[in-house]
Amino acid sequence: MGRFAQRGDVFADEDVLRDDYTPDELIERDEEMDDYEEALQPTVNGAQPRNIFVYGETGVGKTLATRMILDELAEDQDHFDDVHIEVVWINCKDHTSYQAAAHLVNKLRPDQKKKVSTSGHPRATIHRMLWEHIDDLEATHVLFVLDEVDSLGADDELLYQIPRASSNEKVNDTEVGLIGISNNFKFRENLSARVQSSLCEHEIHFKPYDATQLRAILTQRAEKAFVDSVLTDDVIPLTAAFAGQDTGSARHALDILYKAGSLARKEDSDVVAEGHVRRASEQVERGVIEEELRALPTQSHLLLYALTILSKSNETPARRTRIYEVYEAVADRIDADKKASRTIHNRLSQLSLKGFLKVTEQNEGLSGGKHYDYELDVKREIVEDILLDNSRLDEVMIDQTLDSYTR
DNA sequence: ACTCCACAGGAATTGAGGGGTG
DNA sequence: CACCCCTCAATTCCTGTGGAGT
Repeated sequence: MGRFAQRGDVFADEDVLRDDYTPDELIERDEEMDDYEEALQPTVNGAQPRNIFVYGETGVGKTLATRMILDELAEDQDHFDDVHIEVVWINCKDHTSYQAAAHLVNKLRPDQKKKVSTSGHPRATIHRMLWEHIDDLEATHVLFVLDEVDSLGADDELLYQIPRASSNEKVNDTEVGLIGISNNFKFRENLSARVQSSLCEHEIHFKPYDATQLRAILTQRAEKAFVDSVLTDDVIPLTAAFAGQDTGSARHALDILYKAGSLARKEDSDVVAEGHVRRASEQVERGVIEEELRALPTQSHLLLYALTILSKSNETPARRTRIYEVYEAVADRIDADKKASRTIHNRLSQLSLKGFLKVTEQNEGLSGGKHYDYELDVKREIVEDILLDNSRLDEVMIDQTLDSYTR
């Protein structure tokens, strides 16, 4: 007998629960779709496109809605007179403003061999290439979709240039529009005033899903994803409730549902039941934390390690100087680079921002001044697990007591 | 009311590392 | 090869801050 065998499965088509699956119909987002339609109307009429800024938390349908509405637009424009709209879509994740521009150029270059490198060229060269390609499209309108624009950070040169391409005579005979999609609606505030006004001509806000909406979404997907009647009645409401309380993200809900299904499959269960959902929800939550922790750079791991040591000897919450002392000792111990205090300070704020550390502001006046107190905000065991299999900190060192690091 | 501790966090700079063109 | 461009962490330097202590 081999390890694998095909057997009865609760899933009919598990891909339907995946993040990149496109359902036939987008539900529970009627309002947003109407907004979208309105925002795109000028383009359809052949006028100058309004720039659109779409924001909302992850997993609330921004990308999907955009894809669907643009697909519809592409289909419908066959019947338009004198309007020819091209859409160029990129995901800005992990790109700088400069790299995003280079990727746009590459999107417009069908020839694989002539792709430009995403580094090395002067910025102006990349932009010039972009304008040339827009001209070559011979479209009346080009819409650039920048998904996850917030990862471009504070450098808004590209966002500044794109809407102005037509007016600055960079491109001829083509109107250029911009659709920015962002998880982070504070992103707008980081932009310079010159960009804010032009990027946000039309804003569309995607609200988190509530439990009722999630239930509808899950029902839609579950119909295709699971074999008929393997889900017990409370599975979908419970999944919706978990995800609704926590994030309001459809992705989150689908993750839980998928996980519940695979737990049931693993156990050779005929049905997916409430218990599977509860365990799935826990695992998903823990999985997210673990993944993020694992992805951190070594220096952050060292820092977390310092925090676990302090935590073990009940010295948390601790202030920055104390954490730095322990960090230095740890770094010495395993012969890692020792970074300056300001750097560690930066890392501390990063870790707090990501929710791994809890920060409390303290002010003890003359006897202590103003400072922050830090402590771990995730289970110590999880942190230790990650540190064990991801760095040079091995079992032995984890068990060291604080004393051996401070002598 | 004023001081002053112990930092927080912004600004500017550097330097190594990715790559380009001619 | 010489010279140039972009990126980003790290570092140095520095100004800002709020309340306990006086």
